[in-house]
Amino acid sequence: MSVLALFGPTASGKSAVAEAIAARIPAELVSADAMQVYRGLPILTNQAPARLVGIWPLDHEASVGEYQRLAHAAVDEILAAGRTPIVVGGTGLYLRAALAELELPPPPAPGARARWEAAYDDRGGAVVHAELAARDPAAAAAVHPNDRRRVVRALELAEAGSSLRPRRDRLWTEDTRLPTLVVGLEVPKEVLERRILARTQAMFEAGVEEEVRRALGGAVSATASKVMGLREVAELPRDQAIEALALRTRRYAAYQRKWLRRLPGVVMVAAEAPLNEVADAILEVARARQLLPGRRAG
RNA sequence: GGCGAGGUAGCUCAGUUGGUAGAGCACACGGCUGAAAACCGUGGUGUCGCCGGUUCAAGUCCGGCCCUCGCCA
Repeated sequence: MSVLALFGPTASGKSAVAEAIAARIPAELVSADAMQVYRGLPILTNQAPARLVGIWPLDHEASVGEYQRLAHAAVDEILAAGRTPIVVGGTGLYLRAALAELELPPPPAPGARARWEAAYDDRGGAVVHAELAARDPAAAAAVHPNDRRRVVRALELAEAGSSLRPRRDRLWTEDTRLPTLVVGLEVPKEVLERRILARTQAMFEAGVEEEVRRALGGAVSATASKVMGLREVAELPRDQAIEALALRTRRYAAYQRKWLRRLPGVVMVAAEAPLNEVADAILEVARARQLLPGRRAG
């Protein structure tokens, strides 16, 4: 009853490694990616088959809370079927939500967000932040007055008798719901940058422009509109769009490396070796930690 | 060759009547708990094309040279 988790930057080869592992043991993949949850942008969001990929239409507002419930359910289902869940991530917050029991506070009460946003804009961030400090000092201390989004969120929660600060902070800890091996995939920066550029060019050959045009023909939620490249592909000439998207993806990869540094207890594996060796190395660590049954002869 | 515009941070550029430089992006580091491919904070990384002149003081004014772009030959 244990879980395998793979985390790495874009183009580090997470999916291929996960699939290689799934070819060796009874396993199923679960995606921990905030954008692959959407249906309608398979090329742009680089989707590969896994649970929780393409589950929401583009007009759906995403949230970690909803994702967390679905992820836990998927993991439990896979375990109940006698297989090993392999959580493959992209997004640090989503990976932690899939693995741990984060105490996520409730969604905003109807109207509360718009009201506090208006208060922030009318009265100014400093004033509204001071009000937060009076209602919820711990939350105020964790949030900068310029961080409109978080000040608003913290006020929504304080008003509802909740708090932005959880009773137990499990976000960047080793705490997990189930025994878990978290593996981080490492690829040299130059290799990653080459792959990102190649991957971006390949997206255009695969028809992202058409995909994006179709997607923007319908309603797109605020969260889905943040998909990297959506705007660039729609608005820029092809060569500029490729350059801009590759740049943003490189920046995102740096951001993902940051998450990797924050994940305690992560086992780093060099992902440049042949796929078979990487998969075997990961399984070996899992067996050594008794997270998987040992190899049986015959 | 002539005329015009320009050469300032990795890139695009700003820089008042002279007071030894600053924005955006990039980059680096950090924060983050129902928006995380989001949001926020901190950091200047520089032979101001080169050489000389004027001046207490030159990115800024003067002279010469080099380079880039455009137009005309």
